[in-house]
Amino acid sequence: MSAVVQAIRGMNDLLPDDTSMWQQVEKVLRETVQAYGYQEMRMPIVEKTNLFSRAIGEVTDVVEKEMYSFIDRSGDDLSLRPEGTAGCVRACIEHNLIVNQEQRLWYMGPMFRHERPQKGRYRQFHQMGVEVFGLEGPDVDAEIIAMSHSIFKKLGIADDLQLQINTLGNSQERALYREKLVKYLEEHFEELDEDSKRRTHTNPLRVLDSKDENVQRLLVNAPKLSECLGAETTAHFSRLLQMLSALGIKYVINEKLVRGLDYYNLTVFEWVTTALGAQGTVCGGGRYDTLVELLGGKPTKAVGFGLGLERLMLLLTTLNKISIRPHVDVYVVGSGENIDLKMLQLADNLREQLPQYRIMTHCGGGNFKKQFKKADRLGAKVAVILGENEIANHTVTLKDLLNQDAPQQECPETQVVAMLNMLLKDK
RNA sequence: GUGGCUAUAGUUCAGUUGGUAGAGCACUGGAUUGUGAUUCCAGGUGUCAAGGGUUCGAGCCCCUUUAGCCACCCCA
Repeated sequence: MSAVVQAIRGMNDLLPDDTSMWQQVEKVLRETVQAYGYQEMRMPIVEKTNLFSRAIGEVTDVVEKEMYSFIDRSGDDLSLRPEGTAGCVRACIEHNLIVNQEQRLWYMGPMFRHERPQKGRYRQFHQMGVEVFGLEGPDVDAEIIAMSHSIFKKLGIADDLQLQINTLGNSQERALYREKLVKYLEEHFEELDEDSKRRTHTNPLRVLDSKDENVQRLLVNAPKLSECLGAETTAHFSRLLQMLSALGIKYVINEKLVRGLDYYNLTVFEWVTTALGAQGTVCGGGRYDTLVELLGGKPTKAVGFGLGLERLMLLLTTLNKISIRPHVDVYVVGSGENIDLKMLQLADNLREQLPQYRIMTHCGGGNFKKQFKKADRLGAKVAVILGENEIANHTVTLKDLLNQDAPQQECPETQVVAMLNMLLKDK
């Protein structure tokens, strides 16, 4: 309660109950990306500031006012990464991973944005990201969307998320549309709200997803991006939609989905939920075919997505799809003279021979009632009992804690491992 | 960054025009010195977010700060 030392605003501690659930989710994420043959990348958390301003776009909010930037001791302008794609692309260029070859990569870790914190939006948050380089077809777009879908299926929330999808066309098509849209917006400039007025000249496509009702009414008659798209773009998009249907993935085309980072082109998508208020986007991504070249690499097609782990966790807990798991399988209890030493020895021996189980020794003494209560609270499945009788008989008693009626078994020391293994096998 | 709401025990929350804190759950010990549930008994574990002000007296009123939440903004 003392306010002397507090965590930084918007940066959270994950406590044991939290990490219990995070680890379950991280396991699903790792298993899924590995099932698709993707390889892990680990990039630094700090990069040169200009990497992000070049990659994400000078006039985006992320770069303009949300980065944790500082000058380090040697005078370099550095920033905590606000997202993962820029650093991943930089690393791939720097180590020649994408010259004449394709890469399918993933990463996971903390990102930093100085925004006003809210539920589902934090200053240090975590993303799992996927990036594919050197493949230009809609097949790989479909693959990563299917991968995200697979994650949600495994976590039991696929029905609670809606896939919204759109195509932004290539840069010529977008430039043409931008011109038309700006012209239209300027004709109705006085009807726009303040934010939309500002964006008309900085980032006009963002006016499309404005929440202002008047603006949305006005947009009904505005030029449509789809009217500016050429045959190639249309073919890419319709083929992608076909593939999604074939994979049994439902989608909603959202022509106003534009996304805030400048590097996207062609395919863009978001997985959104209504269960998290204003922070409903759990996963978002798309194609960024020009970014590698923009950052000094050989022109390389690319597509990827970012998945917000806090939002994912929030959704899972809100929908009761995840719970805290016990962190102990076996609890060693004991009573008698010098029993503490024997308990430690026994537990060590068991851990060596049964490394797959989590074995905890009761410390701090107390009567059996107290010790069993503790075992129960911890969710242990089996109690290993060492008492005076057992010491005298060179035995150990095993008790099945999940089945109250099961008789406990006293077995010779030499058979403990085998018996324990049998008891735990099906639990 | 803008506007608004909130902050009392581990937790969810009461707390009367201002009279120095209380309930449920949880937790600890005991009834039961070789055994988990239930029951019963006992225990309040608190700098009332922090700092300042008004007052004889502040959890309550005023100011500042901090943090959380809601919407905007933005995005994961």
